[in-house]
Order: sequence, then C-alpha cells, then structure tokens
Amino acid sequence: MGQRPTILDVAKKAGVSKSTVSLVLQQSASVKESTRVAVRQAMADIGYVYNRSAATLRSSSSGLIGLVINDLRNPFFAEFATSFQMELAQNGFATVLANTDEDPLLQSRTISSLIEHGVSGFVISPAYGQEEDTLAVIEAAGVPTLQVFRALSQDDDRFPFVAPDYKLGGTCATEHLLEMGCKRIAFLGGLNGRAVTQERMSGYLDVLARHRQEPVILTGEVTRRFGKQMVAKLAADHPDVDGVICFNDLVGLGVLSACVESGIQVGRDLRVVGFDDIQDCQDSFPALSSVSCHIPDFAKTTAAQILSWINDGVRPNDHQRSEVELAIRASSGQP
Amino acid sequence: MGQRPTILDVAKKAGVSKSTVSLVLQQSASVKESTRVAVRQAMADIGYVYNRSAATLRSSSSGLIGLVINDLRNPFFAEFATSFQMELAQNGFATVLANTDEDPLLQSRTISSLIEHGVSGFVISPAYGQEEDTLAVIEAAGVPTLQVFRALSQDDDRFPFVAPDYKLGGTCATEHLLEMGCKRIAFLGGLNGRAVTQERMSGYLDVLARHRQEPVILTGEVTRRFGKQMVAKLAADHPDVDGVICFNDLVGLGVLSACVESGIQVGRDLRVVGFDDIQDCQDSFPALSSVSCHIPDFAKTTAAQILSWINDGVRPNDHQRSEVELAIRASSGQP
DNA sequence: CCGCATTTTTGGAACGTTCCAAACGTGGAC
DNA sequence: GTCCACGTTTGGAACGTTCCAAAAATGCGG
Repeated sequence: MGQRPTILDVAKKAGVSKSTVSLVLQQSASVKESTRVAVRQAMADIGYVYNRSAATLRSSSSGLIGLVINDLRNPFFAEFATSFQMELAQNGFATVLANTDEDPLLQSRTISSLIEHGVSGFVISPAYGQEEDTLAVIEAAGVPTLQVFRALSQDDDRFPFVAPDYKLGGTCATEHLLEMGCKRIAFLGGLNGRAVTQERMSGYLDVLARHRQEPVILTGEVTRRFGKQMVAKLAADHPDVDGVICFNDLVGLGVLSACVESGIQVGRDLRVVGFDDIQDCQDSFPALSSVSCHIPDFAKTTAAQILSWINDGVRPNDHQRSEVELAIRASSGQP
Repeated sequence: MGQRPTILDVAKKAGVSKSTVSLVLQQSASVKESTRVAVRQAMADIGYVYNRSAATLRSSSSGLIGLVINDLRNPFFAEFATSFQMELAQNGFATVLANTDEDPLLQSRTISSLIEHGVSGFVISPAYGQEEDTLAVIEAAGVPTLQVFRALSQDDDRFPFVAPDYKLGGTCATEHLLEMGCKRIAFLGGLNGRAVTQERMSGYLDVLARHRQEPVILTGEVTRRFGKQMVAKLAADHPDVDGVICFNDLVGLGVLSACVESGIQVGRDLRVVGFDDIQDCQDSFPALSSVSCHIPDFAKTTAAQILSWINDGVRPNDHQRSEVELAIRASSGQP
C-alpha cells in the first residue's frame, strides 16, 4: 500500500463495503449514524484523500466552476473575482479563474480547456470579438453559463445575463451633479459603441436632455492614463465643463490625479463622479464619488444563481439588473 | 449516441484502435503522420472533446495548478496572478486561483480541496498562522510546491522559496533618497516581526547606519489608509522627516494622497518611495518611485520552475532571490 | 415468532482515459 | 526467399469513484 489509500482501504479498515464508504462521502442520509462515524474515523486513521477525478469521471460533475474574466488587472474585476471565489468555496466548489486580457482568441482557447476539465458551470465577463465561436463552443458542451457585466449576445437569449443597472447609475450620477449646481457636464471614457458604454451614457444623456443641457462626450479607453489626458483636453476644448461622469473609477482616478497636478480644485472647480466604486475610491484625494455596484453582494448573487442552476437545474432569468447606488464623496462635494 | 463522443467513437470513425487515438492525443511521436491527420479529422468531424477527468484518473496528472494567494485584492498579487495564469495557459496548464484573505484556516481548507482536485502543483503566497497544519497537508500529498513572496518555514527547507530581493530593494531606495539629499528618512508600514517587513527594513537600517542617520520606523498595515494616517503622525511627531520608504505601493499611494490633501509638496518637501512597482505608480500624482520586482518576469520564472518540477522532476533551489530595480519617478524627484 | 415494510448495506458494472506487453507490417540484409 | 529490426498499431487491464438493483438487517403489529 505504497499508494494513496482508496475507498476500498477505508472500507476494509471500517469493516464495511466500498459502497457504504461512497455513501458517507456523499453525505447520504441513508447511512446509519454509527457507521458514518466509523467510516469517518477510518478515513482519518489511514489518511484517506478523496479522488475527485474518479468521482468526476463516474458522475460527470466536477465541482469546478470556470470564472472567465476579460481584465483581471482592473481592480473592479479583481474584487469581484475574489468575492465570487470565496463564496463558491463556502459551497464546496473550486473556482478556476482565467484572464483573457480582452483577447477573444485566448478566450475561446481558455473556454475549451475549461470544458475539457469538466467545469460544471461558467461565469463569464466576455471579451468582445468572435462571439459566435465562443458561444457555440459553450453551447455545444451544454454547460450552464452566466454572463456577467457584459453580454456577447445582446439579442438572442442563449445565456442569461446579469449586470448592474448601468443606465440608472448614469442617471443618478448626472442628477447628482446637476443638484450640486454643475452647468456643463461631460462624459469621459468607455469604448464607443459598446453596450456598457451606451447604457451608462444613455442615463446621462436622458437627464441632460430633460434639463436642456448639451452633452460633452469624450469616449476612449478605460484607464487612469486616459483620465489624465482628458483633463488637459477638457481645459483646452471645453473650458466651461464643471462636472464629469467617468465611465469607470480608473478614468475617474486619472482625472483626479491630473487635476491635483494642474491645480484644479476638485469638488469646487470640477466635480467628478466615477463608476464601480472600487476600494481605491475611498482613499484617493479627494475621495471619489462613485456609482456603487455592491460588488460583494453582486458576487454572492451570481454565485447563488450559477449554483442553483447547476444543482437544481434552475436557469436564471435572461436579463437581470442589480441595484446601484451613488456613493457621494468629496470629489463631487462642496456645494 | 446521445452522449458525448469518446475516443472509441473517434477510433471507429477513423478506422483505427482507441489506443492509437490516445497516442494522437498525447502527441506521441510514434504515430504515422497520415493516421495522425485522419484521427484529428475524425475528431473534428464528430465534435470530440477530450475528457481530462478520465485522463487524470488513469495517469494521475491533472494539468491543473493551484495558485493560492493571501490577498488578491492587492493589485500587486492581482498582477502576479494574471501574468502567472497566462503563462501557464501557454503551456497547456489551467490555474485554479484561490484567495485566502490572510486566513490560515481558509487556507488549509482551500489547499485540501485543491489536493482533492488533483492539482499537479502549488504556487503559494501563504497566509501566516497554522504553519504546521498547512505544510503537513501539502507534504503528505507530495505535491510539488513553490512558496513565493513569503515563506511559512524560514528555517526548514520543506518547500523551495522564491522572492524578490527585498533587502536590496530597501537598500537601493534608501541610498537613492540619501543621494537626493534627504536628511531624515522614515520607514512606513509593514507588520512588525514579519520576515518580509524585516528584510525590507534591514536594507534601510544598514544604509542609515552607514550614514549615521537615526531611523524613524512606523510599522503597521499595508494599506492606502495607513499611509494617509501616517502623514499626519509624521507631521506631528517627526517634523524633520523629509523622505519616506514605504513598505509597499499601497502605503506609498496613501502617503501621496495625504500629502496632496495637506499641501505637502511631494518630491521637494517630502520624497517618497514605494515598493512593488504596481501599475498605479505610473499614473498617480506625482508618479510614485518604487522598487520594481518585474512582476511579469517573476511570474514567468515561477511558472517555468513549477512546470519543470512537475514535468521533469527538477526541484528548484531552496532559496532564490530575484532582481529588483528602483524605478525613479517624480515622487522622489527634484533635487 | 411470523410476515411485511422500511431502513441499511452491498457487489458488480459502468465512466473514458492511459499504460503495457505483445502483435503487426514493412523494408533491407543476407 | 527468409530473417530480423524497427516503426506502428493494438487489445485488455487498470485508475477510484458512483450508480443501480437487489440483498440483508431491522422494527413492528399481530
């Protein structure tokens, strides 16, 4: 017995059959308490470790969930991934986390690899491009899949999609800035034509239209750097702008640092609101107002949904929007 | 054949035996080119997908590597995890990423779970506490394991350990500040008594001793918040401090934002150096000087080492230090 | 103490690969 | 034409679980 012990060894030690051991492993209710204890004891005695590959092979269910993320370096996704992973761990599932770096090719390779590993489900914040390939592969495999934050297929309903209510976020942020007295509000960042950008922007546009303000829109990357650059551009091209809604917090934080650099008083000369409410928002100077998506809650909900799909076959609703809430801080601050 | 096709189906379709198909799957050199092509074609035709659980069961090697990280929300680790994961993907391995949130109990549970899944190796930046339990479990399983950034077992050599040369980093940073003319340099952050803190600090202490400067040490958390708080404390208790070495970039960025807030001119009144060189350093204001650990390279090396241990049985050296380099930016800037 | 319902336990057959020793086929040397 | 070596291919036996139908044990009313 130089090998690792198997359930057979456990069975022998405990004086029962392997089937009984298996039942114990599966927490079956139909095994008598006393034998359960005996079996557990035997396991501890001989140092048994469960072999999930064998179980997976036989039962075709792996206890593995693939989390495929387009940009893990973005703190927003990192925070989500962390919460999600810990939530799943609580439920006995392990998370295989993969970053696709916005590369659709890498994405479909990754997905194929995860399918080979027999993941029981996917949660995916997809990279754009090659939509058909990606979706087809998953569909062929028949693995429960939840799209989060972004949807590859806006129209068709192949996979349920859950995201924060971006539009409402845009609305809140814009209304807030108006209330603070802004006369001219710009929207910064976000790739043009992407659904997420359009949604966040549409909340902004609606509110402006209602208040008969002309929009100022500068779409682009979603990085700190871009935020910094746009401050100069605004100063040059749109000196009357006194409020900005940023596509996300990274852009917002970039704006903040550029303002500090060029002596613009954030919260007075220029009011800034970000999006996502990552943790950095609280520690920047000035602290960044932001549309909070309640990341940990969102992760919890997502985890619950994919689990109940896997375990109980309950497919989540196709389009879901989670609540958002504006976290007001100094960057949009003094009246 | 409502089921997924297996190698048997492929074999039938291609007119060969299942063994041959298996050989093709394993890229064996001993299969003739023409049959290889035929088999591949057959696979494509019937939509075969490889079942790794079966392979794992038989060959007891899963192509899965566990990456266990103590704090994924810290951008430094997120950057590392991302690079590492993508590097492994290149080599056909999938990464199971788990965050332990500095919780040793969660850590040992996580590790056990990953062992059940049959991970072929671990790369672990451990949470402190319960050292013996954690190490014993891994050791019993006999899984190749590389400790990175931190070591649970300083003394014994149960698992190889690789980390940036923290001490050298501390030395470089301190010398740099001296060269810039600082008369009094403080060290901020890092939990007291932890090896990493001591190493970073010892480089600092050595240099100060050589220049007969008295150290000012304020250990504590490794967060932005702590950095902010310490600026006030320094101003109150140590008004003569004109340079700070921060335990890591988070502390450094916190210092920066507090300085901006209270009107301290960073780079002139106070020179600041961080540690890790996360991406945010380049986009803060002012840009934060930092000791770079070359994260992507480090990840690459780590990946290579764990892979060659797994594939070729080459156990890496027990204690390794990777190069560090000071990235000089505006925060330590003007002479 | 028997019969019957119910609770527990059980042996054998999967699951889809890889491994191994042996068989096959082909071509060159004699 | 025979033999051997070498490059390919092959069937059967694992690997460690879960599933299933059926057997064994138990409890209970009469």
